[in-house]
Amino acid sequence: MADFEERFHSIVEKLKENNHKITPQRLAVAKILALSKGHPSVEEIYEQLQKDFPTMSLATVYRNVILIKSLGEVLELGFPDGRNRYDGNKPYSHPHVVCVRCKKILDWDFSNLKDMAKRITDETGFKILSHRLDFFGICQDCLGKNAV
Amino acid sequence: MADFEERFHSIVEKLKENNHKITPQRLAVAKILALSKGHPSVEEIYEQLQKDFPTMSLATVYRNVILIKSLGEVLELGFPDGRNRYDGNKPYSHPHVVCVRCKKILDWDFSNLKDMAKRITDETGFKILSHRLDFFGICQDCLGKNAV
DNA sequence: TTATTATATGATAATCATTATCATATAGGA
DNA sequence: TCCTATATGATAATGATTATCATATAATAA
Repeated sequence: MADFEERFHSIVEKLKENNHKITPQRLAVAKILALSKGHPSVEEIYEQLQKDFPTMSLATVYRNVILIKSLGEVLELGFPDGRNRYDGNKPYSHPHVVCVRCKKILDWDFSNLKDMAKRITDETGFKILSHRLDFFGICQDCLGKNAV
Repeated sequence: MADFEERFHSIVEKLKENNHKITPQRLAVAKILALSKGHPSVEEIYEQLQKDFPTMSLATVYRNVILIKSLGEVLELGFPDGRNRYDGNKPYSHPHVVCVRCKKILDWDFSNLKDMAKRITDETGFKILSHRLDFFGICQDCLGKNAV
């Protein structure tokens, strides 16, 4: 099973397990989240759905993204300015590299953060649930367009 | 010079260097940011100022926090839900440990992130400007109050 | 297959942090 | 002390997100 199919299947299973109804709109949002490589915002998901679901409400997209997030099947990335971004492809905590100019977000695999979490628990008593590691910078595309 | 005095001095110097007027309100905001250990929100700064500056506008607090941030003298921490939090005591990128229940934020010193930034530049071409590493969990106080 | 009912949707209003506006006040130099 | 650019206070506007509510529909049972 391809990666995105596995993710899609996993999201749908979670929805069923928790007795949420399977609607076309819900499936459509789940599919986009499962496919998401570019870390879309709710607005972007909404726009992508306009073609197939021209009557879908923005509120429905919000509701379903939040629902799927509550099931642990999508990772939410918030920023001080602008919109939240979502990763349904890798719903667990992981590092990112963010272009502050074009808002591109790349995944950046890297481990040994678990060791750090353990150290924190030992030293502060915090029960660590998740983490977030983001590097902010300017991507190669943007550097090319406009010298810094 | 005590740590907070040094920070306060540094902020005021930056303001002067950039030809910003030194007003009592501005100094008061700078002072709170320089002293900040608890990572206050704008609202919290505003409340702290009510005693000494009962007529100060919330907008003035926002304006000055943003101004000081634009001078690189305060670190802004955004979260998907709720308010931005500010660190004027350590205005550079550094890890945090965040309690998702009471919103307490602790600093967590840790280095070797620079090596990681260099690796990212080598492999993706990003020019890294800053980073953010946050661990989210439940603090000891909150764990005590209410078993998890 | 149809009826039933809890839940989902669409449309839109409300919320909340943040930002913009604008008349008035004031810091800092002349 | 005067002058002027900038800062402040009060408040409206914005933009993302959340809540509301009437209507529609998925899922279950008859």
